[in-house]
Amino acid sequence: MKRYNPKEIEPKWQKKWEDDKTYIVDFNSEKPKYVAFGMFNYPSGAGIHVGHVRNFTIPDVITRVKRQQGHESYQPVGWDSFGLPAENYAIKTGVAPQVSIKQAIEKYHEQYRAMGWAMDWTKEIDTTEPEYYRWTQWCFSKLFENGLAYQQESPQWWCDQCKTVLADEQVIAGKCWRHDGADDPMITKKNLKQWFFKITEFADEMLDATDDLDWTQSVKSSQKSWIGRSVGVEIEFAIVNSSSRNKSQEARSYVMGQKNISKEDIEEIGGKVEKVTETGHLCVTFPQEFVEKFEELITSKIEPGFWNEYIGDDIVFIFKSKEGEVIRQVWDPTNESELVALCNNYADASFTDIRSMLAGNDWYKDRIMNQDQGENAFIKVFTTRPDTLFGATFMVLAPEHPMVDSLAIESQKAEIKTYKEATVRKSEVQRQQDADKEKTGVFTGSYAINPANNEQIPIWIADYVLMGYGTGAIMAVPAHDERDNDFAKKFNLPILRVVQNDASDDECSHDEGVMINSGEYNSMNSDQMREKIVDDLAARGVAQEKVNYKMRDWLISRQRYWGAPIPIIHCEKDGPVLVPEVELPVVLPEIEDYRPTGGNTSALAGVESWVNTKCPKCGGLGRRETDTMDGYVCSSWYFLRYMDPTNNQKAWDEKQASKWMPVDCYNGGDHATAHLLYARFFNRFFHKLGYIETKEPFKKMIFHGKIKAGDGSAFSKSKGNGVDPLQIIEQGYGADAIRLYQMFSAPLELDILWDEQGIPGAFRYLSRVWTITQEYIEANESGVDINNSNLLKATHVAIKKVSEELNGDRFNTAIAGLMEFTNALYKEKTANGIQKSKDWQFALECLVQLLAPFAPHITEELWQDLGHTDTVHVDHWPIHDEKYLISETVKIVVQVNGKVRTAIEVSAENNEAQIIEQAKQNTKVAEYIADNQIKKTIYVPNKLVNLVI
RNA sequence: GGGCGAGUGGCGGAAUUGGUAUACGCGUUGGACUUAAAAUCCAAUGGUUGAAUAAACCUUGAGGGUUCAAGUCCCUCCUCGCCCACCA
Repeated sequence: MKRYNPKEIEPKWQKKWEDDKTYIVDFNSEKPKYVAFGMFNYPSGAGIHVGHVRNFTIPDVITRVKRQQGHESYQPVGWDSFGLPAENYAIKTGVAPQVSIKQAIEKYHEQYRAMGWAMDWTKEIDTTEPEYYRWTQWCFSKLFENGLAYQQESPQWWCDQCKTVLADEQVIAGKCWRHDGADDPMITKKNLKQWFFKITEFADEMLDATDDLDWTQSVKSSQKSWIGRSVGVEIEFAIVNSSSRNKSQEARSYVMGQKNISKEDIEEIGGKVEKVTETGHLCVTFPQEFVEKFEELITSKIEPGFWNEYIGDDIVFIFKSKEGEVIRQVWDPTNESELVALCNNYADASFTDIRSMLAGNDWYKDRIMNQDQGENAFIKVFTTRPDTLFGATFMVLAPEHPMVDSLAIESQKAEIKTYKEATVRKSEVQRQQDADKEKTGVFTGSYAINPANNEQIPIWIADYVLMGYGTGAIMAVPAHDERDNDFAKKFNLPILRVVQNDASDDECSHDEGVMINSGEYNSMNSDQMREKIVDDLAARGVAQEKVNYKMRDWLISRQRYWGAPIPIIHCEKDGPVLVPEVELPVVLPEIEDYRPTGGNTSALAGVESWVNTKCPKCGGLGRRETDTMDGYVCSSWYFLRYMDPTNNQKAWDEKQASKWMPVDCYNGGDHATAHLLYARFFNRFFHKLGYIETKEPFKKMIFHGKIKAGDGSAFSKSKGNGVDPLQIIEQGYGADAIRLYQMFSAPLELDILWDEQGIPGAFRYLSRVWTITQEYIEANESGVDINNSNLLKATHVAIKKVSEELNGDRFNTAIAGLMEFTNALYKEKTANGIQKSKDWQFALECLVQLLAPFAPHITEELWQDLGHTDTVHVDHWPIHDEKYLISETVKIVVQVNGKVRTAIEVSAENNEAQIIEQAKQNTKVAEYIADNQIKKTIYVPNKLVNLVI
């Protein structure tokens, strides 16, 4: 008999499939499409270990089932190959990442093929190929053109080991995502000008859409908590006793963004130049009556550029388009995107440049930014609990809050200054880790008025209030918020209870209840009051509903060489200018020394010949942006490229991609927040622009558990404890056994602890399938071909069971069903022997077809042995027939008083009364009933009878 | 601290959503085959009492409840995992 030898048959079939193009997808196929794949890999020098195998076997099984069921199944493959390991390797050895990555990919090719994964290798992509990152740069351009890519100087997370900044999503418990071990240091903050993508623009719609996704629940809740929406109110608290400043309502103040208006021009029409800034901009005031003249002057002299002017509470920017149209735009600090887009199109500097220039201008700050310091000065707070407003007995501002200095009265100034400095020195991470420590803070000396009861309440500063969330100021309700409670106790501030509930009087409780100490609102329920008081405050103009998000914009610039260059040229005159699409890609220059330049820039900054170029707008001197893009940018759209991977005219064709999107099933075991949020953001952005029909990229998402070493520790490249699948194949167990073991040992979402016995166990099962099939092939003709009802029933039960379990992605129970089926075949063999017959042939063919997605090689061999010349992997899936599942008898469990006493075999034709009668007649049951009266009888059809005595 | 999820044999894990708890596999034990071993095949395998393939009782983290009937539903508590975390 032919022996089962995976070492022989696996390479044979891999070659055959490749020659026959079995898994090559026809994008124009008439068949229904099905796309599934696991998150693509970073190709490191170490290759994959068994932990990675699960990630690609899952979609392999899913696409194989669909292919067998008549779909055009597509399992694409690619490489996420930008990133630090290749660059660090280059720094160490001098080998260019362009070269080392290609070498690493070679090894991966060998491993992937050996696993029998049905990937379409003709559509392979690599994010570091200029033909790929050309389109990554195009994505950047689209975001930039739409005001969703912008530069801003602000304190950013900085990893000293990576020598680059990090996005919020890449910070894990205060450490870098690549360096989060116990020995690794905490990351710090550096003040840098960086590129951001405005992902917050999509926060709301992504959050709303999350619930409807067919994704692993834990990932959905991670996404939701990361976006972190809280719906609340902004309330204004008036400041008492603040020195009122001279804010001339009659005059207007301007900062001139344009330099072609002279001092004389201004004075001629009655204005006064108050100051010339360091950057050469004029600061001007005008009496109200000359404003019209001034506007005329602006309109006549304006070139593409900008002004800003101050009128009442608004700051208005004025632009002129190339066509000569004058555009006025009021600055709304909560929605800057329109202004950003206008700046990008018309202004001689980006919006962030303008903002930072203005922020550094004392005259402007005094006139405009501190406008709130007048008689009507107020502090805005954000709260989700306006119902507790009467209990707000003090206010707390973040130490960085812009109003702190002006609120500090003379006697408190020194202490405030010391505290502010101490806060700055502490990184935000430290501040968060101090959470359980004692609260600290300083009184400003000023008071605000609680708009609910007109009480004067003290204004403090404390580092437990964060400038980055809400308004950077809170109303403190010590009776109902634990943090405020701690603070009040520490500094002896009053605690006023306003919600009565089960909590005791000195307890801090945030539960709902009945209002007390709340004036006209007393005896209302807190949730009722919440709505009422917001309406009342809004009517007085001191409150407005507001939604806040924890998620911040995505910081994408990296000070490293090995990434996609940001397609921007900085020009002194035109500011940051996009590299025109026809000039993409901006190719990474080949260099000798990969070390970051030591400042806050990448090695690219040292390549003068590359950096110095022409400004695409004015033709003058320009310098290329030397930051590269976060690797996550490349992976935010690769699924779209998969749908049209060889297009050299576009990133993807809208029609073709829309036909193949969304990804029917995506899976991975990592990146539950960052990558998936970014990918959703990109997809939604391109949907909005009309480049893709679907809003969401991934219809279904399976977040599978990890495969860990037997002691529960993680397999890792650095520890070198991961087993190379090639090694197991070399031992003779074969890829099929590895695949089967991993799919069988636990449900997909659960972690698997690597069990040495698992592979031999799976191999044993495959051998059983092999053996019984070979025995059948060598069996004698029976001569008679009568129906074997045992075989037929077992076969149809198996088809039904395995199909159902696969449909629900319950691979472990699907395989259990296959094993039961196989055991039934052995039982039949032991009982009646094995002969050539159509029922045996059918049973074995079904077994092979149902097992094929898990073990593609052995099944292909057996399929051939059973007499077929085509492949089992395309269009071969059995369908069960209910008529074979019907039994003549039914097993009924008989309970007495709810306890199982026996089971009886009854005819399926019997009705309820007959079955109950048979149950009572049963000798064993009769013994239990004895002389007792039966009080109640429960009958569950086809299942059980329960006699209650 | 908050949110979500989970606790079932020696182990990984099943259980049609309230109806025979422990499917399937690993491990272990016995038998067949073999000079012997491996491999393979057959069988047994939750616990306690018991000579027993008799019988009974107990058993799904702990305790209580609903129900004819609870691993499954409700309440209280314990433990573990993941995510978020001074986010107002």
